[in-house]
Amino acid sequence: MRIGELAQVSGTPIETIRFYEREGLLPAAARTEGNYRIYTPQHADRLGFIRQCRSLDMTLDEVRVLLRFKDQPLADCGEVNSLLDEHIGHVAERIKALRALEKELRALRAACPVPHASADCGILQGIDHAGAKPAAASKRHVRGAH
Amino acid sequence: MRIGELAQVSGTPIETIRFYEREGLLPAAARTEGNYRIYTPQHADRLGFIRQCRSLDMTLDEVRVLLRFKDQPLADCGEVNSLLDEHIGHVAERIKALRALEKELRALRAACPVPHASADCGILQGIDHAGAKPAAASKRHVRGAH
DNA sequence: GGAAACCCTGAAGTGGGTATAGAGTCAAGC
DNA sequence: GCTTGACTCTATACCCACTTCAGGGTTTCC
Repeated sequence: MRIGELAQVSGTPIETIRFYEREGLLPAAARTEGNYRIYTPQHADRLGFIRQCRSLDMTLDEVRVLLRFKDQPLADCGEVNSLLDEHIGHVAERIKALRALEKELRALRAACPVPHASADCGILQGIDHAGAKPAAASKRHVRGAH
Repeated sequence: MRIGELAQVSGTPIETIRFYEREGLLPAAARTEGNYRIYTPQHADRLGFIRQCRSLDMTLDEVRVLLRFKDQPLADCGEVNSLLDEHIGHVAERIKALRALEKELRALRAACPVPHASADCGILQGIDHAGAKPAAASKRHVRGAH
């Protein structure tokens, strides 16, 4: 199948498919005489795997690791397990940080129940006088969990 | 004060301060004969406000809006309130999405309690056969909440 | 045979910085 | 006066995972 069809069946933008090829996540497809890429069902499977990983918010580097294990069926999958454990840890951490953030934001919001002149706005004043700087939530992994 | 001192008192990297100036968040500082930036306490206040907003995971565009209100003390702050409400909404949404993700990841992890050969790894198989594509959690605002 | 739909490459842009290279400035010590 | 080192300057490239764009070529349908 050509790239447009693969894009449709996989729900992936065409540019993203080409991007994955450039990044070495998808093997280069064969070409027609007119230089169009031709994909096999194996390509579709692999793309599905990649997209599933991305929907689980893994980085492309993590996906690369998982693909390596899929390509070596005899290797021990212990590293897969620990990769997932770490990933879960990142997500859990991010949830915790965001919950703290939400609490802080709600407290700030409560400082200005009804609109005033900006000069008297409890929110603007609250931001000004919050001396504490826990420094923006640590961003590691999972765009937002990362 | 010079940029190094401002960096220290504000806990902001020097490059970030220059970046904020380029982005128009901080007004350009006066210069010495040797072309060094000289900052006033007003600059420090404004930088503190910006950093506080960033620690609340607001985008620079949101910070720009808030600064505009700080600069117009007579304007009605209703827009500030709704900006914050929206931001809280984004954060809450992202928390929800991450919780669902965590659940999914933990279920996947449970599929491979002890290491096997990759070919039999319940995790790799689980990713393969998960047909559902809810499409990566919607990313809007709050690098991860956004 | 001509228009529309599809496909190609390569480069640049996104956000919010961070990191580098290569140069200039300034105060203190000898 | 001269060197050392700390500080600062500009300009540019890099990070991630794409997305968008410019400027073409190919295929298909009527």
